[in-house]
Amino acid sequence: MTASETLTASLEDYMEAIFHIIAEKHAVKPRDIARRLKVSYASVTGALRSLADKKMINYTPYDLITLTETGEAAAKDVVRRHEVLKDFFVEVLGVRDADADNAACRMEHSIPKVLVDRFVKFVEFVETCPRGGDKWIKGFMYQCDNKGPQENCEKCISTCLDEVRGHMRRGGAKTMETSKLKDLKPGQKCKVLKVRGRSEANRRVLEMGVTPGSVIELERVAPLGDPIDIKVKGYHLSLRKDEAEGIDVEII
Amino acid sequence: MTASETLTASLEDYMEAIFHIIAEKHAVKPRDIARRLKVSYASVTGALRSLADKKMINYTPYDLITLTETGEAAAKDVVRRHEVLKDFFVEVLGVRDADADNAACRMEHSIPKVLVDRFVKFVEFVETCPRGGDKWIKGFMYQCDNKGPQENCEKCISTCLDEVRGHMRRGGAKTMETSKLKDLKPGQKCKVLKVRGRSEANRRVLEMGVTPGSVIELERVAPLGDPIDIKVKGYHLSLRKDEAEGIDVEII
DNA sequence: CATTATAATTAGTCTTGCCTAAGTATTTAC
DNA sequence: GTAAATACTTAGGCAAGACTAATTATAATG
Ligand SMILES: [Mn+2]
Ligand SMILES: [Mn+2]
Ligand SMILES: [Mn+2]
Ligand SMILES: [Mn+2]
Repeated sequence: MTASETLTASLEDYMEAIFHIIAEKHAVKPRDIARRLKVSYASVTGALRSLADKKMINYTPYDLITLTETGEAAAKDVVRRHEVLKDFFVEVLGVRDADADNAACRMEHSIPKVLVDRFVKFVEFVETCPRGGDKWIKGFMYQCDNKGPQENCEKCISTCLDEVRGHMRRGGAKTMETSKLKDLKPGQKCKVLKVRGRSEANRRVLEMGVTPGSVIELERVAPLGDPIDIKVKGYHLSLRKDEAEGIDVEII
Repeated sequence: MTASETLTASLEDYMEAIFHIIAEKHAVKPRDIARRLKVSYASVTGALRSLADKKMINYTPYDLITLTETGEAAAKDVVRRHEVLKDFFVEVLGVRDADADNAACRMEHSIPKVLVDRFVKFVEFVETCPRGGDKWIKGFMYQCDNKGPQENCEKCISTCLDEVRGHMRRGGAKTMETSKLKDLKPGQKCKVLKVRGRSEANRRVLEMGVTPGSVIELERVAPLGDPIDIKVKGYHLSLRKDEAEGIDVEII
């Protein structure tokens, strides 16, 4: 029982780095990790040994590095915390991408689970609530740039009035134009309306958090439309064509 | 030049503890710090030496501990980061007080200045913007409790309509009932409308961040109405009666 | 294939920050 | 005013996590 089951902030960063390198290069060597984290080779070797002790990676000297089952889960969890924080900083607080990324990677290690979930829900809420949304965040940005209470408050409110009226005329949040997930372009966001079918594929999709009401963002589509990379509740997810087929969405 | 000018997370926590103990007991002894941070006496002694090296505290063995000029500034800065984060977690995300406090005290050490400022502005925005505010946050809480998109969306929107109409009828954000700061009850929040006069006292107040548009919360009033403790932009501030006199506010 | 260049590991050092145990100072109690 | 209790410091140890320097393994090159 020499190994503890929780990772330190430093080791989490190593896991994160390994995860990302695997995602883009398939093979991981100490060199890549050292470059990415800006530490010496010696430090990497030390960290790798420590991670191997904790059963997070498969590591024998001079060999390729892979993640274990538990290691992959741990890495994904760190990445998620990073993404969730960054998302909030960029989408809601309007912080510059690089700053957000930096801050997220430092704060990701100390944020508890309850808060991660709240952040996810909050971003989702801001993006879907007819009282919040795009215009509302713009109002906040305006206030940030001009320090002091916003001058365009009236304009903002009348816009809100129009939008809210339109929303109610359409019958609340119930009726809206539905699209297929595959019709989205990379970068676009949508709200899930329905996940049709009850196949094994659909079950997996639902388990992953693609449930009615959740907001997902299309990250990229492979040349032939398969697979489709999306982000949902801070998780990256790769869907096969048939899995994406049965998902009805509303483009935001 | 044996001492560095930046504090580690651990030392920041010691500074925070010292600051709070001073605020409530006037004198600081290692015992108090050890109890508060749940560390051994030996650890406290070590930290105190380190902080003295860095010119943050005045410390000689067996003597009372006080903050230096720079130490007080550093301590206030940590406390502010803590408060700002906690405020957001409680007021906007609706996290339980103890959880929020815990998370804040772990994350406070890694949040950069730009983000702290953004958090302050965002909470202020949510609390003052007629499109945001109380009802809007309640909508979020509802969504949190019931996981899934909110059912009371229509009700929320019609409330919004009413509020926004009322707001416009009153002539936008311009005209509203003004009160004096001293009329507030502890716990109440208000938005600063005007800081009258240009005396030395007023200058100090403005410098501290009590500027038109900012949101302040009354923490407590001493028996004779002097001094008045308030919280503004994450800072705690103690105002004398004459300083509070010239501040016009709108109760939120 | 031998040589050189690069990558990786090992060995050893340093700092931070915690601990326990032991010794010293101060306070409290009688 | 001495004895006992409590508070505080010192000494020494340990783990994490970085580093440099030296050594060894692998890859590249002619
Ligand atoms: Mn990260
Ligand atoms: Mn990180
Ligand atoms: Mn704190
Ligand atoms: Mn802290």
